[in-house]
Amino acid sequence: MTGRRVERLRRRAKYLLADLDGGETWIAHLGMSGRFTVYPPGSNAGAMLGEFVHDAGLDPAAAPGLDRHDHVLIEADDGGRVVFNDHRRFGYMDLVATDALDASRFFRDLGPEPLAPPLSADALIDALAGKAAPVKAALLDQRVVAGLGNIYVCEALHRAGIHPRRAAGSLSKDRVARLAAEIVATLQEAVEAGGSTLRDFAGASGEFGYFQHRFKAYGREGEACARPGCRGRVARIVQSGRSTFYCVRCQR
DNA sequence: CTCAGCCTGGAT
DNA sequence: ATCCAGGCTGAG
Repeated sequence: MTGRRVERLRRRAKYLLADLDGGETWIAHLGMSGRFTVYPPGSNAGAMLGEFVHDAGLDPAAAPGLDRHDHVLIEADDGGRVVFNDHRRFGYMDLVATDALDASRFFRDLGPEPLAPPLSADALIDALAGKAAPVKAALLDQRVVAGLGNIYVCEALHRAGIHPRRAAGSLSKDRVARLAAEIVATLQEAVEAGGSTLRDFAGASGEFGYFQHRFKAYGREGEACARPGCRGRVARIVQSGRSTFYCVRCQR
């Protein structure tokens, strides 16, 4: 990528994209714990990282300003730096011809974006029709809707009053329409709150998200349901190997 | 479709 | 020591 110019930054599903001159796109996925941090030109941290960049023989653990899980450093010609840190190393990157992105293994099978434009009732009805899988598993499937993760699926199902084990194709159109609306509302509110910081999420300037304080179901095992008037409790079950949190009373 | 596995670290 | 974690993929 040396010498290339970033012409545009964008996102598709959970992938971050940087279109470069020369017709290629740098694609990055944060996995579970990946994190980009931007150090503006002249910041001290950036200067220390620069010493490391120019002295590749250093032991990373001994490099000043470098964390042991910093894996990728990008230096811009204005002195700004971007660091990719990922302690679990589930994140990954690739360089793909921009006009081949849609056909790439990353994008090929992705479903519609949930926010741009807002997921419609009809689109979700179509996507879930005939599916025997639990609705929780269906929503985590990126082929159905692109970009939903475990937290936001739990939250959207709670808000829609839908039991996570319900077969996706067995829900009435009205209930799926409600679900589509709650998915959109949940994501919009989460974005507005800067995302959810559980342990290591942070924005590119190091800022935390605050949506975790508004979780109604996720991580609330044993607590009283947050829905006004509901006397149920939040239970935790495992579906597709992942934790699901739901209210045993108001989610049906 | 479900699940183990990919990694490391934090909480219990 | 054991379980858990925001995701994805290949294998069964």
